[in-house]
Amino acid sequence: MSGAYAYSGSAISAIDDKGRLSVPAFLRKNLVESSDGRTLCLGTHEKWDCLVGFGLSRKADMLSEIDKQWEAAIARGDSFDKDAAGARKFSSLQDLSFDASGRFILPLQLRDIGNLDGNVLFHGIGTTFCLWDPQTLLDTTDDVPVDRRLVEHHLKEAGQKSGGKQK
Amino acid sequence: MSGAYAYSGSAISAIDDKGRLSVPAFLRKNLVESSDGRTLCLGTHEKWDCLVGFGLSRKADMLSEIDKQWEAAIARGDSFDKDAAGARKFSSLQDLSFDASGRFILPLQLRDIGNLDGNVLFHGIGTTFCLWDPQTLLDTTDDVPVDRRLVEHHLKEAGQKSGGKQK
DNA sequence: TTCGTACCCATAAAATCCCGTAAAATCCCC
DNA sequence: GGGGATTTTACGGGATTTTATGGGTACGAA
Repeated sequence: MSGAYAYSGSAISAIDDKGRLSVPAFLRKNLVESSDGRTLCLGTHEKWDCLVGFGLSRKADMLSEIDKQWEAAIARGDSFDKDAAGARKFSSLQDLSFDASGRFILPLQLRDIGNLDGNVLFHGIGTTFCLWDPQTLLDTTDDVPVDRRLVEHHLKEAGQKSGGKQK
Repeated sequence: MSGAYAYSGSAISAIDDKGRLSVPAFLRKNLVESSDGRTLCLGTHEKWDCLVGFGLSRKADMLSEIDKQWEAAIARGDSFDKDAAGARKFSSLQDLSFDASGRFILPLQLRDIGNLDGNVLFHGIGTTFCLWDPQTLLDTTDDVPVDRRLVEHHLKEAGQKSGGKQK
C-alpha cells in the first residue's frame, strides 16, 4: 500500500526561465521506485495553499480506495458517488515526467494555483510531499505544522544564491 | 479493475470549424492501451451536465459493476433493475475513433447535450474523464468537486489564444 | 452531385531530450 | 581526520520531437 516509503525532509529549488523545476535529489529515488520510471504526480492540495506530489503507484491506491468505499456503500444499500470522489482527487492531478537530471516542467495551471514563482520549497509529509511558495507558507494562517525556522533557513539560503531576488 | 490506470489532469481543447476536437495528449496513451487502438467511448453523464469518456475496455468493467450492484441488492433482499441500470449507462454511449493526430468528430447529439461549443474542458476523474463546457461547469450548482481555480485558469488561457472568443 | 468523414500536409508553439558547466556532496587514501 | 579527486546535483541553453490546430483532398453513402 503506497509502498513502504515515507517522504521526509525539505529542500528549496528554483523555477528557471523555461518553467523547469528540478526534483530535489532526496525525493527522486522513491519517486522512481514508486512510479516505475521517472514520473511525478502533482496536484493541488485539498486544504492548504500548496501543491502535493507523489509517485504513480499512489494513484492506483487512491483508485482502489474509492472502489472499496463504493463496494462498502452498495453492500449497505447506501449510495456513493464515485465520480464526485474521483473528481475531487483526480482532476487536478497531473502525471509529469522528469528527465535524467531530475527536471520537469511545472504546468502553468499548477504554478498559478500553487502561487509558485521563483523558489519552491519541497517538504515530505509522509505518504506525499508538498510544494510551497516559501513566502506563502510563512504567511499562511492555516495550521500547517512546519517549523518556520526551517522555511526561513531555506529562504535565506536561496536569497544568497540568487542575489536576493525571490518571488 | 479498469486496469491499473487512472485518468487524471485537465486540459482545454477547441472544437474547430469542421466539428473536430482533439483528445488532449495526456489522455491518449491510456485510451489507446485500454481500447487496443484509437477508440474513445463517449456518452452523457448520468448526473452532471457534461459528457463522459473512456477507453473500450471500461465497458466490460461497467457491466461487472452493474452485476455487483445487483448482487448486493439481492443479498439485502432488495430488487434491482439491471436493464434500467444498463440503459442509463449504455444507451448514450458511442464508440468514436480518433485519427493519428488525436482528433475525432464530436457527434451533434453529444455536442448538444453536453452544451459543447467552442472550448471543451477535459478532466480525469479516475476511471473515466469528463468533457465540460467551461462556463457550464463554473455555473453548475451540482456538487462537482473540481477546483474552480483550475477551470478559471483554463478559461483565461483559452481566451488569450482565441483573442477572447469562447463559447 | 453533395454532404459527412477519414486522411494528408503544414505550421507554430510547447514539451522533451541532450550536452555543458559549476557548485556541492561523496569518496578515498594517506 | 584532512585535503584532493571523483561523482552527483542544479541549472543554463540549444536541438529535436510532439502537440494543437488550420486547411486541403479523396472516398463512400444518400
